[in-house]
Amino acid sequence: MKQKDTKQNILDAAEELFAVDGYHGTSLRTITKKAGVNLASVNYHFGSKEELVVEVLRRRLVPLNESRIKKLQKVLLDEKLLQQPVGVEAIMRSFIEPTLKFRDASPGAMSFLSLIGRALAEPDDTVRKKFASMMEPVFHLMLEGLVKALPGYPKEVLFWRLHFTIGATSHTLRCIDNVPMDKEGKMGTLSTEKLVAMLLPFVTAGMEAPL
Amino acid sequence: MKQKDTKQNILDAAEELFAVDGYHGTSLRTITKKAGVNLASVNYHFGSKEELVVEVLRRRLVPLNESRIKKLQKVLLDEKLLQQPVGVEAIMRSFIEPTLKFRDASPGAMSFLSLIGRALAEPDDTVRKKFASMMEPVFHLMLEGLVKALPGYPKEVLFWRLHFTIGATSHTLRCIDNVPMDKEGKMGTLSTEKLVAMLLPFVTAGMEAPL
DNA sequence: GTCTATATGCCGATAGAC
DNA sequence: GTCTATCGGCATATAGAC
Repeated sequence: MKQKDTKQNILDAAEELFAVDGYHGTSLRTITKKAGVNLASVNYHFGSKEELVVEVLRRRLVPLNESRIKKLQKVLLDEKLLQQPVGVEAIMRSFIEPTLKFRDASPGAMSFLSLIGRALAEPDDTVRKKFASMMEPVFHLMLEGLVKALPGYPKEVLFWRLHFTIGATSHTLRCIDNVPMDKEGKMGTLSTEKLVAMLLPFVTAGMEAPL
Repeated sequence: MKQKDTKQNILDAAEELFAVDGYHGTSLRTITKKAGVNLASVNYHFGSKEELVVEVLRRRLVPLNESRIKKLQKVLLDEKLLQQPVGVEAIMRSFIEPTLKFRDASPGAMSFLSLIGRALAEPDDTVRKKFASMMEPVFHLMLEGLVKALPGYPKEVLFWRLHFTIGATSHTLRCIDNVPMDKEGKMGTLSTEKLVAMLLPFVTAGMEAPL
């Protein structure tokens, strides 16, 4: 059972460090030192630094996205059964709320939230594209729902508004424990629940903005 | 006049490379090679890589922010003279529109837009904080205007909504020529003007969302 | 002011003992 | 599976010739 511990320790350490310093800014030496394992073990267990970061992303992102998709499909199904138009807020909630529950569920998730916030901004092509491909099914389903929820809105407009939503969300996750640009009074940290209560009306209203 | 050319060439090359590969992902070797100058000249003219990136940011950000502030002050002044409440859209426009005009004005600005989009997401503390300090006066003035434009809205709410606006904007700038996550059809590049026409209603509606 | 040459150190990755 | 030792390369920064 030593193998599993080693792999797990590496993933945990890498998750935290990538979240803070980014992919390029984190070295395998720092990761293995923090994990208390040997430098060579990363290459043994994962093959390369790149495959490691992909695994760090996948470990939490796949279940999270499954939860998002499940919630979204339920929303879209309810709409069909009740014969009423889909609520935009319900769709946006199905994207944002699982993030909150996900955080409460696992202990190391806080830094992972920063990490997924950072992943989209990562300059490295391979990492960003891998991340994008993991997120693609969620966005596709959301866009589909939004097209139904907002008839008369061109799909291109909804696509860009979804794009803005992703930007607002990922920026928030990235800065979740370090909000910059507060000269007076320091806004400090907000509980994730309150933060969703802030974010949800903003993106919903933005999505429903008149053409 | 050789000095000025060398400095200028370094700044131009660095701007473009930082925009694409980020701060950590760009080496002084790559910069000096692209600029056609000697490796040592960066340290001679700027002192260090860090001071170089700060100068790259400052060169364009200071005039851009002056333009933003000027526009914003005009909006706030008009409101005083005309005795009418400030329009939220006008405030948001004063932030977003100068970016567009700035792009049309200077040739290398396209990559700079990606760069300022990336600067906020940069893991490096020093770079990000320097950038934040350059942006602070703009955000302070915007928040001031928004408090007046939206009486009854708690300042904390407006602060966070401004934060979301920054996220949406910077994410868009970062991806301005490389929009990800488009499975079908490829949304392709949008002209900056059209992009502002998309972004402005979104953030305005988000800012005015009911409590 | 601009160059070459180099100091010094960390990087990711691997070979080979155990 | 895990270790030590090390390879080859590139990083930033500087010293000193011109």
